[in-house]
Formats: sequence, structure tokens, C-alpha cells
Amino acid sequence: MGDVFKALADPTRRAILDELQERTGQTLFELCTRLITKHGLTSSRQAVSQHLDVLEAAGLVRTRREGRYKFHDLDTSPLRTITDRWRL
Amino acid sequence: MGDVFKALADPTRRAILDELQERTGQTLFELCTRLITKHGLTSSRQAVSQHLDVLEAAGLVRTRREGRYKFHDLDTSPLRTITDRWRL
DNA sequence: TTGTCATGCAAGTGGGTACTTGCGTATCGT
DNA sequence: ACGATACGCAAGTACCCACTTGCATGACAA
Repeated sequence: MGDVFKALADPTRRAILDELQERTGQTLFELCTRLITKHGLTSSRQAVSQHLDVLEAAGLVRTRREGRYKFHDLDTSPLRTITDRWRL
Repeated sequence: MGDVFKALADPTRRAILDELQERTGQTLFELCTRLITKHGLTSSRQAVSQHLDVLEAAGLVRTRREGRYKFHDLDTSPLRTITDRWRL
């Protein structure tokens, strides 16, 4: 599962994880606005959407769909692969 | 220091960290041969050298020079930035 | 239904990066 | 000194990846 490391390689994706940790269950637009206002990022909607796909493929983000909304939840358990690998 | 995440993004660099954890203080040629024989990698000397530069810039590898030999030691302390960031 | 909102899909583009290639430098043994 | 060893530097290449662009789909409100 090298996907976890690839997912963490991008600063925008790390900011997304930070945001979801502070407030889980955000939609795509919520994340976009908060990334701009609170993290100083200028990512477009499509860019954030693709980042979320990468994070979900890595198992770091889980999604649940309700109507036309899609909520995103943080899952830090894949990070255990890092701590286990080099004994932290 | 996003350099730590970038350094971990490459599978060859992660294998180098594994090797240095198992046997610290290896030279460039030692690493090359053991990466090929034990990890099934086919990286050239220059490739491994450049990977070591990246790892050293990230603070994950420290070097000490003795004559014409350069020994490489593992330092996992920068990985604390990951565990501290998302509370593991 | 009509319009709007929230999201998804896919091809194209630009910049970054891993790797090669070739030469150069310093150290050690003989 | 001479050759061999261990490593460094720098330009070129090919590939990957983040981002854009444009259109499409599904859900809710009026």
C-alpha cells in the first residue's frame, strides 16, 4: 500500500486531512471554501475532488452519500503502516 | 518541512530506509548491492546517490565521511512530524 | 417541468522528478 | 607515480502528476 505515502506527498492533501480532522463530515464545497479561507489555498473544486479521490484510494478518507451531498470522514488508521514500519 | 513527505513518496527511498534500519552505517556501494540482492531493486549507483541526497535533505539520513568512504546512518526523528500532526 | 445546486467524468497541458549518461575529483593500495 | 576504488557534478530524457477545461449526471426547490 504505497498509496498512503503518495497521498501524503502533496501539501494540499495534507491540508485536507487537517481540515477533516478539525471538522469531519464535510462536503466538497465546504472543504473548498474552508481551504481557501483558513489555509490560504486557491484550489479549484475539481482539483480538491481529485485530491479526495486519491485520499479515498489510500483509505485515509471514507465517504457517505446522502441525496446530492457526499460527506467525507477522516480515517487515520492507514498511518499505522508508517509507525509500524519504522518503530515509532 | 514537506521534504519528509516527499522523501517517503518513493518506494526506492523507503527501501533504503528499511536497509539502513536493518544495518546502519552503510556506504553507497553497500546499499546498492544489498538493494539489488535483498530487495529486488535494479537501481544504478547514481540513482541511489540521488535518493540519498533527498533523504539527507529531509533529515532522515545523516552522513559521516572517513577517507574515501561515506557512511550513511538512519534518523527516524523527522517522522515525529507525522505522528504529531495527526495524533497517533 | 424548469432551473439550480452538488458532484462526476475525461481529455489535454505544464511542471516536477526519477533516471540515465558522461565526465570529474579525491582517496587508497602497490 | 600509477591504477583502481568510492564518490560527486551536471545536462539531457522520459515519465508521472497536479491542474485545468468542458461537458455530463443526479437531486432538490419552485
